[in-house]
Amino acid sequence: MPPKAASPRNLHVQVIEELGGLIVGGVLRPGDPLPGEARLAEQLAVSRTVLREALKVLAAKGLIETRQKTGMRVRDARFWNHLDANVLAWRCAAMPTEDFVDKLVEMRAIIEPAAVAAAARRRDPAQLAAIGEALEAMEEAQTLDDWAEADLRFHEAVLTATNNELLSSLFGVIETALGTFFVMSARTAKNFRYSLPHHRAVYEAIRRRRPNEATAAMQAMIADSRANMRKGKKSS
Amino acid sequence: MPPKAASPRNLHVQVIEELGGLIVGGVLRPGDPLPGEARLAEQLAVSRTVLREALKVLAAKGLIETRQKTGMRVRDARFWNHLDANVLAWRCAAMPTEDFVDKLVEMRAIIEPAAVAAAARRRDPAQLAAIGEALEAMEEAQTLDDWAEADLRFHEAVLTATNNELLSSLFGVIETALGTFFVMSARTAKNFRYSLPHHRAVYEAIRRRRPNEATAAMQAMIADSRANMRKGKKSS
DNA sequence: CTGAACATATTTGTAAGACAAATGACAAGC
DNA sequence: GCTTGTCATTTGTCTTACAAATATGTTCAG
Repeated sequence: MPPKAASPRNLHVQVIEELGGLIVGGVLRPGDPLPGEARLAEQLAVSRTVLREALKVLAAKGLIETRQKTGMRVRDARFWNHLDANVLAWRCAAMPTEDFVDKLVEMRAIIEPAAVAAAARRRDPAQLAAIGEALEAMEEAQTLDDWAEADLRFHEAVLTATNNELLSSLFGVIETALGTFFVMSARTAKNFRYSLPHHRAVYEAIRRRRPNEATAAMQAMIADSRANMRKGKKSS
Repeated sequence: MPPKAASPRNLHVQVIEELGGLIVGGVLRPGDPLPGEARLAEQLAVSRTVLREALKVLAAKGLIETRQKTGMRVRDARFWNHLDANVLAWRCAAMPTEDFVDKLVEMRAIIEPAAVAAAARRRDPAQLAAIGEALEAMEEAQTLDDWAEADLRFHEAVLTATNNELLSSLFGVIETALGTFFVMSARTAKNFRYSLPHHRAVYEAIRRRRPNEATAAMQAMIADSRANMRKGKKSS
């Protein structure tokens, strides 16, 4: 029987999503021995080749560990690459626990004020202009979608202006993860422009190259955001 | 001809190191088209199977992008997972530029003071004890190796005590990267205990649950470390 | 009965060959 | 010049085959 070949749909990515979700989601617990490659491949209806490509990626993310004869085992959570975008996304998908959101918010509260200070110090004219354009778009936004798009652009422009790709990378990951929780409650949606003054203040501070003022403005914005989140939670 | 099988040495990891190093090191520049899988496999003296396992991992790190017919291309640096431990290590290996070290130091200066504050707030008795033990080992250290080992343990204990795996993960990555630059110049080695008072101050603040004091102590420690680094550089 | 050396079976690591589908490039026709 | 269709190249997938490692069980000596 000649080997049949399936249509190329990047199957290994699907396998990564499937297994990664199960592991980070807690269905497959640390220490659990996974079935052998042969069985697992059959179970997932893919070839061993594809499965192994996925396993290597999961191993690179620190989720699994493999030895000959023993097979694969889920690694302890302290070995996971928690800052990996996928790992974070899987946690967001599976863990709406308040605890995890708190950790994300804590990270944001540490990073963002420092990031705007860095931007205020090192931004160049073009980067400032990009931030300004995003701010204008926010001011003119009528619909919620317009505003969300402009807000995202604002933050992206700011993090680019830090000229520190480590900082902006971290920032982006955290921001993306937090974004998945913005189900945008009806209450928040109603007065979605509440943070506009804060954004303006941040922009002004960056324009005038005042790191301390930028930090203060961002901290105020986070405090407000927290207050709003609390109100939203209480109302739900 | 029956297919021969080579000895299992996790070849794909070597391929990852090889190619990853070339890309992050700048030998293979963004936009460069890589040779096809067949040619590349031959070039590296591995099978296409192994090469593909490596390529999937590199793609997961954002270093390359592959499409049918076009082949693989090195992605622009802004898509890289800069916080990935390997990516960071490759950069450290290839880029002793002052610029990059500055970025790492900036990250550290942002994260560490915040981390010790979190530890002061949330550490439990066992975690405090772990920090204390590491501190004692530092005080009693006679050789440079002993001290380095205890110092590492101290920082690890502190980051564990934050009870925020995102924070500790980031902290660990940055710390590891910076560690590769500690060639430990003769000057630094001579009086390697200079930071002991700062460590003690951090420990005390965490013990007494004083976040602000912990932050201040850590900032002082970083300032001192910076001053020492500058002196070391000037002398070299 | 205990323990150590040995044999065996299972599992991952590697290689190689074949086919499917996508797609850039080129040629033909309008 | 522009569109359309063919073709060749490249990645995606599956299968088979073997090598090496190693957990497990077995056998034999004491």
